[in-house]
Amino acid sequence: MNDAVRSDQRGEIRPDVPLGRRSPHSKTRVLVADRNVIIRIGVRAILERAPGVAVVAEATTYDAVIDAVDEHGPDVLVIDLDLGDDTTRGLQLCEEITNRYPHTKIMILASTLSEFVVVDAMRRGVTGYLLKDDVKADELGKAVRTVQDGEVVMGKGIGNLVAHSLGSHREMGEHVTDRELEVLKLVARGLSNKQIAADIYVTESTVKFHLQNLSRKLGSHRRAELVHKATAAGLL
Amino acid sequence: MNDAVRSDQRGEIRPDVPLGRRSPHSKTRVLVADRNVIIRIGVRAILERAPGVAVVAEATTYDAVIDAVDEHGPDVLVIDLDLGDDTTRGLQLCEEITNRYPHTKIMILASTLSEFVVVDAMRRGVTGYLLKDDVKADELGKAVRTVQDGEVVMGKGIGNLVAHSLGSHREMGEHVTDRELEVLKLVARGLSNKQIAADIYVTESTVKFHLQNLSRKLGSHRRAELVHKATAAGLL
DNA sequence: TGCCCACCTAGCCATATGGACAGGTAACAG
DNA sequence: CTGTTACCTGTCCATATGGCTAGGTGGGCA
Repeated sequence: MNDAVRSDQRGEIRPDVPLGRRSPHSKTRVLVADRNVIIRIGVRAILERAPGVAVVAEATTYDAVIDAVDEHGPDVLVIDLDLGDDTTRGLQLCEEITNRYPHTKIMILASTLSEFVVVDAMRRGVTGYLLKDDVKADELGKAVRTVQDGEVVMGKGIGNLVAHSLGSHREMGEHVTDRELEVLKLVARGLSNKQIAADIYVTESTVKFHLQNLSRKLGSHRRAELVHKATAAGLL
Repeated sequence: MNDAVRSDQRGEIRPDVPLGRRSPHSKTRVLVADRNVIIRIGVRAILERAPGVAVVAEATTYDAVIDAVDEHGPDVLVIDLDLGDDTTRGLQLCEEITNRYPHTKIMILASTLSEFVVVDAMRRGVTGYLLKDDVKADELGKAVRTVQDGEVVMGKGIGNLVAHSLGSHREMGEHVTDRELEVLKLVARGLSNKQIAADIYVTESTVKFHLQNLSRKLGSHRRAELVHKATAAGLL
């Protein structure tokens, strides 16, 4: 599927590329998106030290990312999925960008590791996934050039995680729905099923139904653990 | 790697300067401690841009911080409390440093905000507390010089939090004990009271007792919320 | 010595929760 | 039209949980 396009881009350079605007000798143009200044400056400093890479813009919100991609048409987008209070939004953003700008490769630079999010991201066209806490300084530049070449980059442990996820029991399609997430957030705030029911205008039965589904999807059977896993997964 | 060495050479090293002492015109010597490279490089880049500030060393573990303070005797330590898997350890470190090196001011650069941790840190001699996600680039340099002058620096919202904590119902001494933390972690893993009891060799009654105390101390009454708050407080 | 504190235990009771059953609806895609 | 998906509802039952009162222990400290 996409692989054709990717190797295509690397293989022969097309001088007439409409949005590409990059010659064989120009640098990899990077857009850095993170809500945290320190991270932005850090990533910028690291990448500017790497050969063949140039940071062309920064963004701090989902909308700003779209605008910046529109304006700069970067080769690689280095982004933290969590740019607002909603990781799901970040996933949607990735999908939108891979659809509208197939040339722009996306590399996630995440704070937390979650099987759930990683697999979802991959399905939406993300080609790199690194953990802020794990990356070494020199890895980052290399990783950016690698994803630009259309190859997939995974931080240590992440690859195994995905493989495990794909090959294991849950056939991985277990998407947490909006409603379930809504319930989950209320659970984390300590509301009882009855209170949650009143809060979202459904019966207690329905709340329990959603919780059962969440239990299955997140592999838990206790709401305390549910909150813990969901937090680790960046859902809360 | 090379980065540290290089800027050590570039930043003026003066072995002749006695620990913690400095002439009126020399720069504020800073030690940056964070497990994350990106953060370290980012903070370094920001601080080196600020006038009158020089980063003299970096550290990534609790032990390395001690060593680096021993060796460099920095004026200010910019540190994330969470350098291992245990925030408590970071708090102890702060106390140790304020005792052994009273000249060295400590500024926390935290990932998460927790009334609990902030107040504890203050009691252990920390004079600054900023949130990574909140700081603006220019604030950081200013903050470092401010704490060096012995003034207290609090990120927006943190000051209010402390004031609220001190002036409110709980007369602030509500320390979470080791045993309680132990129980809390098991709760987060989804164990029932009975299982926890078996796990730590006490009766179910005792587990419930600890949970009641946790409920009071963290201001919660549902274990799901307990896990949520504890996570936000960096206890898990 | 007496006090405080972390820790441990017991019993009681109302309510919450988890798990299983067995359904119904609307929206949407092939 | 048919299948799928998210969503919703109900009933039943065993067990877990939260909240309370009322104790006992050992160690550290004034």
